[in-house]
Amino acid sequence: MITTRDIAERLGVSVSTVGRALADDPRISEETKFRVRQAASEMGYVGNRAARMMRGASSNVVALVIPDIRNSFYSTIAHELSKNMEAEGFQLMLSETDDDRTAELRHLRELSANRVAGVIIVPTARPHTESVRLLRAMPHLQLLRRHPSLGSQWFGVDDHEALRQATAHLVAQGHTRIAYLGGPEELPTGAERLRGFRSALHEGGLPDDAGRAELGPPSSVDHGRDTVRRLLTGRDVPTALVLGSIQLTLGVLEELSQQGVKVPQELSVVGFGDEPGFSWWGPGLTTVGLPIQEMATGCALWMMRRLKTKPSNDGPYTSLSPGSLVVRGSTAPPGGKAPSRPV
Amino acid sequence: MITTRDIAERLGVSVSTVGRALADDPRISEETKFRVRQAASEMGYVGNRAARMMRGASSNVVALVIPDIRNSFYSTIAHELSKNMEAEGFQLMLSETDDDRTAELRHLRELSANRVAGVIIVPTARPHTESVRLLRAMPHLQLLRRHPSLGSQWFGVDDHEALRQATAHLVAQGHTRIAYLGGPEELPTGAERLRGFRSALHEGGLPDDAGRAELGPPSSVDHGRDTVRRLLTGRDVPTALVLGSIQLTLGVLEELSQQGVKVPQELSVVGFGDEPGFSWWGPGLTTVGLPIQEMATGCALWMMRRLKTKPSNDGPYTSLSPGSLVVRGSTAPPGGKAPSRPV
DNA sequence: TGTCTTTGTGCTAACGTTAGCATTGCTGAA
DNA sequence: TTCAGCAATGCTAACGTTAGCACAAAGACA
Repeated sequence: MITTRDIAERLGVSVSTVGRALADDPRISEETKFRVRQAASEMGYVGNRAARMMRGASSNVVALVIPDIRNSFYSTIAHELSKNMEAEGFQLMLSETDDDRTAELRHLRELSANRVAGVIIVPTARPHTESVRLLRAMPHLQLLRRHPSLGSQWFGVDDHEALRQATAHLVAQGHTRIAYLGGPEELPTGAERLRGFRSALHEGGLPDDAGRAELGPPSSVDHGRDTVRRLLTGRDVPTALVLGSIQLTLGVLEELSQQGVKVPQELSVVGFGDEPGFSWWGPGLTTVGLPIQEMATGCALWMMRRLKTKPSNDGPYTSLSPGSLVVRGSTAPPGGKAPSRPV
Repeated sequence: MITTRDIAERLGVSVSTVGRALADDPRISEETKFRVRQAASEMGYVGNRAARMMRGASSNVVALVIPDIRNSFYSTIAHELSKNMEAEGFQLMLSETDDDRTAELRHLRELSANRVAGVIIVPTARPHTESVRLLRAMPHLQLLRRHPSLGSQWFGVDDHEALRQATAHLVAQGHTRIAYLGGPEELPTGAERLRGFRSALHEGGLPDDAGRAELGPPSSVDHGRDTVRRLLTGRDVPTALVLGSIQLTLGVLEELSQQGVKVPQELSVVGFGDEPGFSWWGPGLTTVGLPIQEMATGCALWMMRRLKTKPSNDGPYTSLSPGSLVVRGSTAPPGGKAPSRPV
């Protein structure tokens, strides 16, 4: 690997001169600068950031710690972050936890050892104490989920309101046996969405047993498939179903298609997120659209500002993005007809 | 930030002792090792990889350079790579080029400055000369697309065969006006897929003008949408359509759904890739399934071996994964009835 | 002519870690 | 007693870059 020293020796100048020439130091004559740049280019010199970091410069890498990049929710975020950060000269590091706190810890240790400039994390349900300590030691922000013991900036969607809206839509159509399929309560998002579901039932004046909640791993397509199968074959089959995660929605849609369940005649469905395919599924899926891009851009901007300006964060403590209900054909009054829409 | 020196001072030993204790050097007494580890843990010491790299150690970061992580094709690859590499203690860096060679170059410069251990790249159509030079200077492999001037290891799918199969399926059903919608010929994958399309027509004994190729940006959903709209409203409307990229397929499916085109009665469609949603689209999409996981795992393993063992690569120069046609309901003889399958 | 400033460059130390080569104190053999 | 041999640890240099200070040459001014 070519170093400033190699260039210096070739030109018969000192390493300082080379370094300064490359940094465009005004004290160096234009002629020397030109010769240095020329040589650097010819020799294929590429500065060593590790060495620069040793001199106190900070890394230009920001890490994104998420459960699973295959989830299009997260890949959208990754893309948006990457795009915004590249403009500022930052690179993106990707760490997948698979919702496993030990994997999360392993990654945070690595990121810490690599001295990444910042971390954007979707925390697992209950991070290890060491994870919390590591995070506290670096600029970071939480995405979607918020872990209380990290008192840091948080960007999320209004989960409570999203599920309240989704459920209220079904209640308004007269459903009285509504099932909710979502993530576990130990996840902050899971708890909020469940609360939103319950709120809507309550506001609609429905009895407690009108709603039925099935909680489980939120990022498992298979779990969605299995649960909806169980729901439909068991007793007391609901007339409507609200979903509380994208992956669960994907599983449910697949299973319903496969079983040939008539939607919305036999079952009304409200999905979560708005993925490609949701619009062409059956009669079109009514779903809660999420402002993923806006949220990701917000994150990126906040992090960039945080990393550029030394002083403590002056931004708002949290940033809540609202979801919005996209009404398509998968919801109708219980036992109602299919909507007049070509399939 | 805590350094070995801080620990050394606190324990009244030398930095060497601390360093060796942490590296589990057999020359250090068990008691000292214990005290050092204890102190390190208490003080929250995290080794500085930048410093280690200066001493000749290599980075533990492998970069993935792709057009767009939102393309589920690439997010699957990223996931698979990440999973396989984490087991070996490597981290994944993500660089998106958006198929822009200048962005590609910017990223490669950064990766080079960061001294990443290796690069896995889906090259743009015509990388800059400097990009090629930079890549040559680091362990790397090409994914999907192969740029000739990099004589490096390549992992790809058998694009020619994939499109040959897809098209042959339509030819066998008697179609004689088949359109192909794919990426530009300047992309190696684009050229191969187009060649596969033409091969199938030729083998089927069809005249040259039976096939019609519409080439354009392969990762643009919108382009898929627009082109299919144009195809259907123009004169000489084809009876069958073969797609040559996932994103184009997504666009086409959306447009066909929206326009209410009857598939396969009015138009037979063969997609590319097998995304969630393809199975429940209309009558079920006949498509070319790609062995993404296997390919990604192959990449990861090759790269890991390459990075662990110093000597030159002894693996095969290329690794071709076959696609496989998944036949569902979106294809039928021209003017034929819908298949007997519940929608 | 002597001193002061300016311009351009060199020297050196420092960042945190590691590896080679001392150094110390001890045990056991000659 | 003397010294080899060993265990445990210390000292120092080096990795590539940068910043502070020093320094030489040349022009400016009295």
